[in-house]
Amino acid sequence: MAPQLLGTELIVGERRGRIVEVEAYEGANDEASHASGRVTDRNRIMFGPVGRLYVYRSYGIHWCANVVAHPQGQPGAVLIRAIEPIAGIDAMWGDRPKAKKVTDLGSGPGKLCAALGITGSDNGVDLLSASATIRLVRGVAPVAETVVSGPRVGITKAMAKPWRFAVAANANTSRPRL
DNA sequence: GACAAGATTGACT
DNA sequence: GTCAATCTTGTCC
Repeated sequence: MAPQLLGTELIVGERRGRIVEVEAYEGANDEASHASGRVTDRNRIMFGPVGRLYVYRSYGIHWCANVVAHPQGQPGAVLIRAIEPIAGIDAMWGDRPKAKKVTDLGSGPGKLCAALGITGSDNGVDLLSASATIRLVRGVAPVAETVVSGPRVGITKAMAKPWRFAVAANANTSRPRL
């Protein structure tokens, strides 16, 4: 499901971005996942229905967004690591004045949340509902582009799983490049 | 109730 | 390349 998410678009009000990099996180057999243990206050969204937004605070500073990918009761989510800005770019600059280039606006999990205006208060939103403030819609699938996979970033457990997927040669992906 | 660690980023050398 | 900022969560006493 993670690689299939590449190319889909995330829409928040006027802002729109194309997902170009993701990472998959599973449940009990994935030590690096927030849902590797039992249900807690934080990870309960990961155990819920597919298509919900799971937002968590990273390093006490940033927000990171995930899309729940497994049926209710089976934890699993896909972390959105990078987006390619498509619309509402002026608004994104407003929330990320430090970005030097357009490709810096969403080239990282914490960055894209800031650029799109996603915060902890959006945790649990149904991304597939037409009336939701944050939506996920079908976009341009990376057919002609190469999808590459590799080890996930920033984790200290389960390093062997090559569950990071990105659109190769896309300038908006995060570092280190695959 | 206390404490260690973290799915990161940006500034500085 | 190195390093600090910053605070929530989960685990242990």
